[in-house]
Amino acid sequence: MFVSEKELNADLCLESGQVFRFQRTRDGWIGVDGSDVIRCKRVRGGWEVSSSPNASAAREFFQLERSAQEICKQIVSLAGELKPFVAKHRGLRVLRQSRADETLLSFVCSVNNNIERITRLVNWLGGLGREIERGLREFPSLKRIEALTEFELRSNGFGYRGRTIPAAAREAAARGADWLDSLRQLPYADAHEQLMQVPGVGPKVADCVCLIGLGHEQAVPVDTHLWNAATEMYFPEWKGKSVTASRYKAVGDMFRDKFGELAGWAHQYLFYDRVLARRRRVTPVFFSQ
DNA sequence: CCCACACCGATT
DNA sequence: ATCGGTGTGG
Repeated sequence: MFVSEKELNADLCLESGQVFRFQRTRDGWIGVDGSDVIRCKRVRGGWEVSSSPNASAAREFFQLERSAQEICKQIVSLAGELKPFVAKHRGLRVLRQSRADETLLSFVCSVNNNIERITRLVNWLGGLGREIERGLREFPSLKRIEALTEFELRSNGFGYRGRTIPAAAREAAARGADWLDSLRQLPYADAHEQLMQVPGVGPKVADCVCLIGLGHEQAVPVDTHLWNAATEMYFPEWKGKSVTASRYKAVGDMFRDKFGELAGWAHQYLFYDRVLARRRRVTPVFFSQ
């Protein structure tokens, strides 16, 4: 299906640290969600998006039944100060991964880590899954990841996450095959609280899983980028201070009060703007001499 | 409730 | 040397 660039920018969606296993192709992107292969091809004025074998998979993954333009309009009407951020990143959307276990393990990999290395680690885990077609695999089961040894993971560059990854998979699996999926039916706060009981999962990782894996769009993952942005804009008295549990909650609650169900979307534009600003700073080719 | 520190590898 | 979430201990 064709999607206008006003509604979708696949580059932003797939490079913004929401999912880690999509690869660039000559004319776009290819990757897996659940058991479906998703393709995005850049065309005049937008993107040609498709998925197989399930043709509706791409629509669900990118949440294409929702209008990003409408969502942005609502965000700006609730907080005019965000207008420059949504304008700058048109087509950035909150994704919805169908496998919450992939989201969980991906964000356990993300702890104390940068997008490049997270990508490498998550793709290493992905290499253990069933191959759908050449080079494209389902994410492995919790049981498969539970069986990995800390030594094996450490030897493959996971560092101390080599301990938390199998531990998190074991705990999630022990809670029952449909435990993670059942969190979709709970209120956001209850799902968040249960996720926090998994080893290696703190408030930030729990919010990433809520937002991208479970569809709880009140979730606001507060990482250092969002913390810096939010303290500058809304909590100047906390600027330069560290994130404590109560400050973490206060930032999220402020977004939820202001934006309700769109808190997670609002956070995404502010978050990605800081990620970009940082990437630019790290590539000074032009400016050095 | 807040702070300080360890954890590991990437980057400077 | 600094940076980054979680877990632990003061």
